[in-house]
Amino acid sequence: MKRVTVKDIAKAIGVSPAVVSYVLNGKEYKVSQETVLKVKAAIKELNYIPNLTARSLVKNKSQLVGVIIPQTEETSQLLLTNPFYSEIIGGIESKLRQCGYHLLLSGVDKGKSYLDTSVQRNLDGAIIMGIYQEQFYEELKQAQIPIVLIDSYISDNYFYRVGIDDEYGGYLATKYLIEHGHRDIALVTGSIKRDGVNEKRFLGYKRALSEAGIFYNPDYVFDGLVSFEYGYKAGIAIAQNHKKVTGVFASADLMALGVIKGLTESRLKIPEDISVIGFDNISILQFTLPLTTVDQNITAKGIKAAELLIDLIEGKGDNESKEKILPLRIIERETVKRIKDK
Amino acid sequence: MKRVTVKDIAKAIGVSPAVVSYVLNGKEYKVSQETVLKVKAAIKELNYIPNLTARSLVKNKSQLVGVIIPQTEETSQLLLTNPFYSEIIGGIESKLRQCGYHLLLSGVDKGKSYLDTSVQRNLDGAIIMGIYQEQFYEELKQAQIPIVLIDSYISDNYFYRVGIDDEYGGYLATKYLIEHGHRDIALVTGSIKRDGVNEKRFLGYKRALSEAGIFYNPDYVFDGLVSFEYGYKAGIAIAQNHKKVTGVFASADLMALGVIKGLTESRLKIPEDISVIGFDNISILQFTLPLTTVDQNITAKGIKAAELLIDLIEGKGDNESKEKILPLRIIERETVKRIKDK
DNA sequence: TTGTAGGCGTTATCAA
DNA sequence: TTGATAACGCCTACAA
Repeated sequence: MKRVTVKDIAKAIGVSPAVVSYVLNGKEYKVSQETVLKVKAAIKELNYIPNLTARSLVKNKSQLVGVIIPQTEETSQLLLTNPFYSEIIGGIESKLRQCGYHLLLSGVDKGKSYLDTSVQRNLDGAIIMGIYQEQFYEELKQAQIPIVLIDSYISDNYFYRVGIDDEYGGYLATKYLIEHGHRDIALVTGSIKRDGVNEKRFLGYKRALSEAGIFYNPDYVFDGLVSFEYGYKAGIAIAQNHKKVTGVFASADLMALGVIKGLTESRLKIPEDISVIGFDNISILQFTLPLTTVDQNITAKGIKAAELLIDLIEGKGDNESKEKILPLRIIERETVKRIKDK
Repeated sequence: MKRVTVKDIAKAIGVSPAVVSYVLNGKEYKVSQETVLKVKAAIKELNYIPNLTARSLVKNKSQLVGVIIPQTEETSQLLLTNPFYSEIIGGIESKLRQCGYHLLLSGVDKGKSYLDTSVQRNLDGAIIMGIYQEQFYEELKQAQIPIVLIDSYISDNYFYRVGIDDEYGGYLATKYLIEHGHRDIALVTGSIKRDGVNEKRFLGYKRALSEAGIFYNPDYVFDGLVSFEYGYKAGIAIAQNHKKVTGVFASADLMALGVIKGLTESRLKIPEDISVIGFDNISILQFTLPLTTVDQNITAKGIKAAELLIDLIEGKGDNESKEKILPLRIIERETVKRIKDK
């Protein structure tokens, strides 16, 4: 079955391709009422489907948005098994589709550029998650398309950002523990240097401590990979070497789950013996245990990022601020216990 | 910064665009060694990036593969929160990228067609997950591109399929319980009518029972949504109304986790009081509890589907069978207990 | 070995 | 109100 083109439908009703194009592009005021109807009928009749590839070529607009998420270093597989990313993609995709854009999903190999993909495909914009080397961002700017960074502290003014106030989040979680009577509070977090997000949460942790007049103890800080496994190790270490700790702030739910496993295996009960608060409120918590955590509405974040990007693409983004900060709140569940304030 | 085109680089070294195109497309035998070098140098120098949109138009090949996953009916969000889908996408994407294809991810609204997207974007092929109405498949065939269905029992010979032997999987899980001394075995499953996969697993369940001379009791079958919540309800129902049941086969890990929660809340201990086996071996099990389950290597499934599709696209798929069945095996963990065989 | 020219499907410009 | 025609960037006969 051969493809039906503008020419075909023009020929079918004896007009020029231009006329067809007019009604296709909502410039019906240029065409007589009568022919508009004829064209529309023919489009239906012949089952015409526009070729976006050709359109993209001439309009220099692809209706295509690139979305990047981090991947494992070994197998180059997307980190979709991290529920945070799969959830946020869901938000992004729904918004994009609703607005007539398609989503090109990919990871990017270490040291590789995304400029190629961006230019090859004539992307209208991109949404980027994860942390990359500075050069990555520099190159990307050459693509000359609007770009939204999620959870990034890249300060370059070229990029738009969607995120949360991580410092405040760290503060909130720690303060919550303090308000429940805890004073020896461990922090389990992703690597503090590598990643702005973790550093901010760490700073929030320290601020809450100092505000309450609690001495900051570096021994209580465990930083490593943002993973269940590292949380698990930290949990065991806390149970073994830091018996005074009564509360743990894990800066990602995934880590919190690991911490709890480590603690539980060390015969500590949650929250009777030790309290744990997480961060993110990932959706799989409903399948696991009632973790008290700092909620960031992940899906909403994806939607917001997509909205912002579309506004920028369509030129409605002039009055947009470069940065969108989404709200946070504590979700009280069952892993934090109020203890006697000595 | 204006786009660098073939013309630009041709002009730069004083040759015709055709020559540049030759070396770009690996037809260097048509060009003198000397000019090949010059062209390549200029490509580097000017930082030329080919426009796949234009190439797609003339070659009628987009290097683009569509991937569809199911979505929630209410919010039209992708079911990526179901870890099964996010995991399989990871496998698909890594293979596609490695082979020079890009991945267009989307859901498809109820009653809508995917033919449009397919034709609009000139997709080279598609991978489809989920169950749709018959008309959906009929329309899709018109796209005239190779299509791989994952976990589908659509019998139409047009489509290629990647899946597992679900009947055997159901048999395997049930037999495992029987071998551990269980005779009153409940089945918690997705709706049996709607979805071929669940029906097959159900048939396997029945076969294992009958093979062991156990009477099939319809009261022991709970079918509903493939979700944590439904599993939870089923777990509670089993604890309350079916005290004789000693083993539960849940035909998805997500449901198994729900079942376990329902059971546990009803003061039953797993596996001391009642055993549970799941299906899928989703990766988040590492974050939850040591569920005994039927493993299907989900990532491998994604990779396999992508491989098959690429072979078909590139014409190497002539000797491919229409159907690829991947292996299954039991993963023994800690939710099934051997009980006295009466 | 290289260059010319036509065409992929669409939109946009300019005449008619 | 409509119709030729050029252009988007690329590839590929075919001719030179």
